[in-house]
Amino acid sequence: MKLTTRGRYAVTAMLDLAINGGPRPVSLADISGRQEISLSYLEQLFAKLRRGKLVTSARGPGGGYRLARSGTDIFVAQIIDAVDEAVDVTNCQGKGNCHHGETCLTHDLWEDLSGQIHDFLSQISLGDLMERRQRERTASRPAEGLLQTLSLG
Amino acid sequence: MKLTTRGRYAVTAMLDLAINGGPRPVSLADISGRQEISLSYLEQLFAKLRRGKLVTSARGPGGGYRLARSGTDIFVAQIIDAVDEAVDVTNCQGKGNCHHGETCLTHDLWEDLSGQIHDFLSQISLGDLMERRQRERTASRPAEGLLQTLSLG
DNA sequence: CTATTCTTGACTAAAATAGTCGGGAATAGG
DNA sequence: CCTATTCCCGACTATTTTAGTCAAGAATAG
Repeated sequence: MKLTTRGRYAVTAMLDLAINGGPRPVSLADISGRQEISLSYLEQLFAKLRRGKLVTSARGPGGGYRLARSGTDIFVAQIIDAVDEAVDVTNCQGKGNCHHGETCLTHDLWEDLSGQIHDFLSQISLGDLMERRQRERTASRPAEGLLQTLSLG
Repeated sequence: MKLTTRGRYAVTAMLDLAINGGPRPVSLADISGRQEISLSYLEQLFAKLRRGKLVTSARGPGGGYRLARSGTDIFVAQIIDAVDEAVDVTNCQGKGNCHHGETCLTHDLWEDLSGQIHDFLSQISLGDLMERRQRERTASRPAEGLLQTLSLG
């Protein structure tokens, strides 16, 4: 598990799709405009998201992308996995040919650690993110918006 | 919060220090040999770890680095923070000058998400990692090592 | 005094990331 | 059929980050 800006882009784009897309597909040009991500870069990301079966596509005018299933059934970890193809964290490829034994152990530990992060992100769905967004929106409506903004950075 | 190989190196090196260092300091040359990380690269990492007050140094023969405090009191998140200086995930720097409002919300969401990962890693100490390592070691001692290896990848 | 070790800064090489470009193929709507 | 829209794909480029190198210097144990 890696955590990079590419993953963030992908999650952002998918969330945009979840929010702005209903039955009708959303074009990448729209997402590009709203989220200020380069169109061509989005194309690359969505090619991977499609291969990962997270979205479906429709060509032609009025076409675009749709979530392949409900947002409550698409998890952050799946999105990141789709665009950030896995790296092998061990440099001995699990062959155990490390020189001193220690090496492999620490690698296992890291693998384990990133596994735990993966599990964690596997529990957060797009639906959860939308819900949270909704909560924050309504909460900040009664003019307490400034405080909210400050506390959120 | 970012999760890169640099952070892994740092955690590995710190764990090596926790395991192999008692009252006497451990030289970077030793860690370099055991963990197969370039010495000069370790120097860069430990400069940051020292600035982050996670290790103390001693020059001269027999010198090296020591944990600044007990391994049970040094957490993975601190190590990663020390070497992977924070990126600003918002591209509007919290000024709220995004074009459509949506943008800032998704950024907040991501910030929140990485905050949760940060919290998670703040709960795992070097002591925990050593303990786990110990468990795995003793468990694999009675010749079941092969199975262990297979299941761990 | 000397070998060891940290300390620092500048530099380089390699890899990953982000973005560009140009040409396609499918298709909705006229 | 024609055309604009949109996905699709591969190659290419630029930028940034990561990893590693090099060289000089300061502290210190013995």
